Amino acid sequence: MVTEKKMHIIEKAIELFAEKGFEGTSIRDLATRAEVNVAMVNYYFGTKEGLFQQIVEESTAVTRNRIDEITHDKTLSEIEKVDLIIELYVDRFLAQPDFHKVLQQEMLVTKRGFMHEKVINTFIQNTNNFNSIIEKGIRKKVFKKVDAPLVFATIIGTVNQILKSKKVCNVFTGHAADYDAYKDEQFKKRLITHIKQVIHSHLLNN
Amino acid sequence: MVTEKKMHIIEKAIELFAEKGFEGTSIRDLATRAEVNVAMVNYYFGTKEGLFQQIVEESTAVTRNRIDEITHDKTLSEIEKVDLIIELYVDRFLAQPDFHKVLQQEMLVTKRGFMHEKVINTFIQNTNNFNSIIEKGIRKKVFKKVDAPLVFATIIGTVNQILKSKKVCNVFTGHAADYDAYKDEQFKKRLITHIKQVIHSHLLNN
Amino acid sequence: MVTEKKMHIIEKAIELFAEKGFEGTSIRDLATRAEVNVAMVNYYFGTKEGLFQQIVEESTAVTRNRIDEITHDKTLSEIEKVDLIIELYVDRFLAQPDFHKVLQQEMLVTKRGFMHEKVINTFIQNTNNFNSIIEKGIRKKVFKKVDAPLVFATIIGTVNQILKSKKVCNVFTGHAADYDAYKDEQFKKRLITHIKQVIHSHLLNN
Amino acid sequence: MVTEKKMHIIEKAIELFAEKGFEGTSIRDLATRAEVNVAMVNYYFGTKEGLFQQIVEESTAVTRNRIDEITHDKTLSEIEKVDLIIELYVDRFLAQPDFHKVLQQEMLVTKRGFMHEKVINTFIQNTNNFNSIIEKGIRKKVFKKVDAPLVFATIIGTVNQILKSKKVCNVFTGHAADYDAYKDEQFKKRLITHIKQVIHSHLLNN
DNA sequence: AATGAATGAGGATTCATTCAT
DNA sequence: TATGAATGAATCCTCATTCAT
Repeated sequence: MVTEKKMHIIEKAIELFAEKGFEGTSIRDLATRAEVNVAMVNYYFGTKEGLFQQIVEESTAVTRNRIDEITHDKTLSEIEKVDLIIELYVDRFLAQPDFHKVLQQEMLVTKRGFMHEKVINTFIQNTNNFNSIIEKGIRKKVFKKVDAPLVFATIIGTVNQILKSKKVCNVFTGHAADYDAYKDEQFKKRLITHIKQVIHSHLLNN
Repeated sequence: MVTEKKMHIIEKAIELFAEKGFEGTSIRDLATRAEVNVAMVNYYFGTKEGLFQQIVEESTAVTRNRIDEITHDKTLSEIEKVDLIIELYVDRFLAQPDFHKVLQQEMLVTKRGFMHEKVINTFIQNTNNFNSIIEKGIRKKVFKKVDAPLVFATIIGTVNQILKSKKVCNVFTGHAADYDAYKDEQFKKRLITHIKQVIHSHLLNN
Repeated sequence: MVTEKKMHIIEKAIELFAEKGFEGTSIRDLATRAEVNVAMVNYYFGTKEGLFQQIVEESTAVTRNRIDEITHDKTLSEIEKVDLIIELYVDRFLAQPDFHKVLQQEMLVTKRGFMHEKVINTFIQNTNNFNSIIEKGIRKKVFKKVDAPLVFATIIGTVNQILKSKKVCNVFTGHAADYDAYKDEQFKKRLITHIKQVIHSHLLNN
Repeated sequence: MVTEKKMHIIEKAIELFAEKGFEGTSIRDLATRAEVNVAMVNYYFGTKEGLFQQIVEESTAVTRNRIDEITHDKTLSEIEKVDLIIELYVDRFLAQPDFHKVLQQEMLVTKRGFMHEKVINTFIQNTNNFNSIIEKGIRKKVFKKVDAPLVFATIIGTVNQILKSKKVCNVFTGHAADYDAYKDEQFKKRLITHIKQVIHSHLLNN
């Protein structure tokens, strides 16, 4: 099936972009790793940038939509929403660390204006959703008066920091340098617990 | 003077690397922006990578040494040390946002193995220093029993997240998209306050 | 057909290497002379050095194998073998003067260690084969007690000397400077006759 | 003293040109090996080619003049002249192998037209001188009717062949690969003896 | 007389892409 | 639909040379 080959290329591309960055990855590298013809990438995605866009666009959507959902869910309390969002981020980031590394690179590097804009806008949208939750909590007096957007930065920032390097994580956990902490369920729980504790004691009274 | 031209090139290089990444920056770009001959970069730094190394090596040293100093200062209490480190990071990152963007990229991208290793190792050293402070505080019962390395990740992660995009900061602050939030003393105070609050309520009892 | 273009490049490369040497020949030169794109050379041969290796490796094999054959042929007397080798060298060198100029350069210049080694080793192998013929002749008392390896040096040296410059040959033959003596069957016979006479009177009694 | 430094550069240049060829030797290489400033070479010799010319011109003169002398010496017989020329060549080539390697390269490579011409012309002049000796010998019936210019090619060719690679010589002599056969008086005698035997039995009756 | 700094031209190579099949 | 061959533009880097001092 066609789509399968396309997906295969996308997977390998995410790997490579995460390892080497967009500019650092050549189409030849990718063709080799994905075991396809050099011309395939252009054939399927038009441009190297086209491939990159497809990767970014497809995958930001899921998280964005889920956050939207959580934000507007009327059955959840504010703190429940915050907790869900924390779990969501840790979960998704650890499940697809390569992809989120690519996103982080894209936020840092402004060169590819269009892509950068897109990622930033998604981030702003997520921030706004999160802010609205916090502010509602503040109005309801269940949360302390905190700096809402910076709270979001703290959550995302912590996860991103963890994502930066497996090697650093292994220094924390005492594993060998090549151990894949991201796949360790124990480590995931530890990270969620930490962030929740930090955010709870920051948001909640007593 | 010799050093002046070299410094000028380094400055412009940091700008460009931050904007476009290492691979995304061509020596021609740099020569144009720095208004020097293309051959100058190789003349001064041998290689594009040589220039990159010089940038990274020179500048990681300062923060690393300062953290070392703070860690081993016997006149400071643990919470004072934590506060100083928070201030240090916010201060340095906002003062040299471009440079720290370059560092972040280098942590993400593993391609240039040697550099990656170097940056990671510096980070590990800083983490270890910070951990020792927290653990001493825990032993003294001035700090709650927290996950020390993740606390560090939260601090650095928050600052890095802020650093990712001026544009996002301006959404927080209500400024126009091109406003330079990093140079705004008000914003800096706000960021320090936020992080201190988060960390204090996480570390300290009541 | 694919091989045709590759062969065409190789031919023109031999010409240029013979004229200008390896380092003196630029890929641009070659691309121009062979009327192909600059990228073609790297496309086909990977490296300029790769092209060079292919040229050398392919072409040393033929002579080496033929000498091996002659050496171990049981139907030939020693003097017949010597004569065949003389004819072989003159024949091949005059037929492909450019290629053998390239080989000579490679023996002189030690810079490209790997290639130099290869050519030298082939030469040593040929020398050893030749020596074994001479020594057998000496044992059989059909040859005088001569310095076998130097006899080989005399044969090859004479041909190489001729190869060095068409212009010098034309001084001998009384032709105009641009006449191609190497293609002159008369000249070839003259050269073979000379070498055989020299070697015969050196090797044989009376 | 000035001339000393110049000579020093020339010596190192001969070494490098012999190792790497003209194009393969960079002025920076040379400046490093000779431990002088990069600008010195241009300062003293104008151009890289200027340096090369000076090397070639200075040193061809000596042999050329000596051959002229021998040729026109009325106290010597023809065979004595031939013997002296053989000794002269072996002597000079083994004494300055690097320099003669450079000359050989120059004969092979036609790129630097002017230099090539010069070396070839010197060679032709030497050939003509030698021819006149041989022809006189033939007229006097002390020599057989031989192909004079090819006799010269045999002499020079043999020495040049030896010069091509120390390594090959060591295979003859049974020394280790890095032994300097050219400085071995024994080897020199052996070479002279061989060439004289070859030429004598070719030229002389009985 | 001598040199460190600087440079334009050109070196080999790799790039993303296109095209004929 | 899929691909090997081919390419022009751009890559980093090195070159011989010059110039101000």
